[in-house]
Amino acid sequence: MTLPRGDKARTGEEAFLKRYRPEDYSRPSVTVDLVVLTIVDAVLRVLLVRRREHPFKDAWALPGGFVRVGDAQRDQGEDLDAAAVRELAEETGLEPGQVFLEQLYTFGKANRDPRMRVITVAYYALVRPDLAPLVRAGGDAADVDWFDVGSLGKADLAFDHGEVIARALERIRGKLDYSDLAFSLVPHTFTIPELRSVHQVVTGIPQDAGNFRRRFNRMLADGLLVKAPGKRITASKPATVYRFVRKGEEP
Amino acid sequence: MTLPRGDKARTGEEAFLKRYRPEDYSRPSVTVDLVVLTIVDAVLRVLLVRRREHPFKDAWALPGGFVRVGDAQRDQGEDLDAAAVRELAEETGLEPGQVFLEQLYTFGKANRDPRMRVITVAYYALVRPDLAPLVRAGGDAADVDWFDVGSLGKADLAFDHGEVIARALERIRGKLDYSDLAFSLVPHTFTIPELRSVHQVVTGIPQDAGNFRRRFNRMLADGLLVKAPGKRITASKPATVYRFVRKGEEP
DNA sequence: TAAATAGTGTCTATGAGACATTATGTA
DNA sequence: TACATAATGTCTCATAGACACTATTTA
Repeated sequence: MTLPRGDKARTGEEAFLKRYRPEDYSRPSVTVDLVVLTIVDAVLRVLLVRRREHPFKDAWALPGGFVRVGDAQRDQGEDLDAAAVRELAEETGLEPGQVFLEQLYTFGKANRDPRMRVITVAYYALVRPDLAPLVRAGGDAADVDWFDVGSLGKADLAFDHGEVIARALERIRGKLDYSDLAFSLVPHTFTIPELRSVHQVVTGIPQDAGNFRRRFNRMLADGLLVKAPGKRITASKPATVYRFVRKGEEP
Repeated sequence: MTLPRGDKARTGEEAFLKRYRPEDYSRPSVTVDLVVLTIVDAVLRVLLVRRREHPFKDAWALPGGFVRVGDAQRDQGEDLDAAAVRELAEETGLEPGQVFLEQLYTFGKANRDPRMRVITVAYYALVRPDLAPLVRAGGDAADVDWFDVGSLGKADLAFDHGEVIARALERIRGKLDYSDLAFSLVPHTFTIPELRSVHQVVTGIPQDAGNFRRRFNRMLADGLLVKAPGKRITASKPATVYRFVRKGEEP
């Protein structure tokens, strides 16, 4: 079963493209919205910004904005992922590499924005707790803040952003056990109890200290973790500090 | 920490909406593309259609089309999911309820379509093998066909559709073990060896017959499966026929 | 009765969960 | 030294993987 790519058939494609009129089709607006999460004081928090304009003026909303699509065949604008990275930088000052960023889901019900048809591609980002305090410095403190996801009612948020957050939580809860996500929610160096706390805060399920440590030790044996210098200030025995080693990386 | 939804602040929202001009922002085209999968003759197959127009004229591509977005605030068009359902019906004649359909991922690199900026929201659908033969009847037989996913080179396909298919495969392989997906790839009634074959065809990993049966028997004990009437035509001992019971459903 | 496949049983290794116990650093 | 928490160890149970063996239906 061969698939003729049809190189011959492409004759005339250039001419076709010149004739093509994008205006012949009506088009929606497309935005990127970000669910930026962190853990501070053992609470899972999401970054929200207060809207300055209608609709939902003065309500809290996810940071986000329009995808730049250019205005010609020669300039088609920015990649979707690039738009997410740009919005993240604009709204938080965080660079990719500092945070985990992944596409989440695309929300496209009609009338989710009363102005016009808007389809939003949601991304979620995980921010280490030591970087979280830097975020507010970027914007006006009154207009951007971290909120406890546990005490957010869906009705509190603009648009369908409550749904978006709910889906982000579902995603990270599902991936936490079999992925590296948890390492994006602790400082660059961390202790086993700290990592255990991340699991408890995200899932809400208490983790047995001993059993958690056992799983952790397997990662250590696999070389995914190495001991790191430094110790925590504590009123009792301080825990050993570790550092995560990405696959293929050398310690 | 309370979130003032700002009902007072919404005063003036109506007036604002009237003044709003969507044309002030440039907008991309948005399409829905479908990765329609089935298993026939122990081969995982994807439905492709031959393009009649430039670009990629005569190349094979995923079925899909533009999302209807309406042209006014009062008519914002169809939901994204509805667009997927509509395209599925148009291109295959299949109705929701007959197939499993789920959003996959949104592809939005610049220049993925040479005509203009197009962002596509990909969905994937799983079709039972007994329904698969009906699909071609809908379209022109020369222009729509099922292709073995194992012998598709990415370069054979229009746009970035090779990538889209690859991601769909990744998704179903990841979900097969801990979800009900497999039941969407067998007929309404099925045998244990048939179900085992689905796993082998999708993952490419051989499954021990005895161990597979053991897991299956747990589902039986949990009431997720019931025996069904009928038997297969076979040259040796015919297997017991079962039927899947969705959660909450009565057998 | 032979061939082929359905279906059962067994042994071992591994990991999860519950929980008791020991070790160690700080105030 | 007392306290708090880190760290280790042990028991049981559920499940996965490998594989031998039995049962049943058809040609």
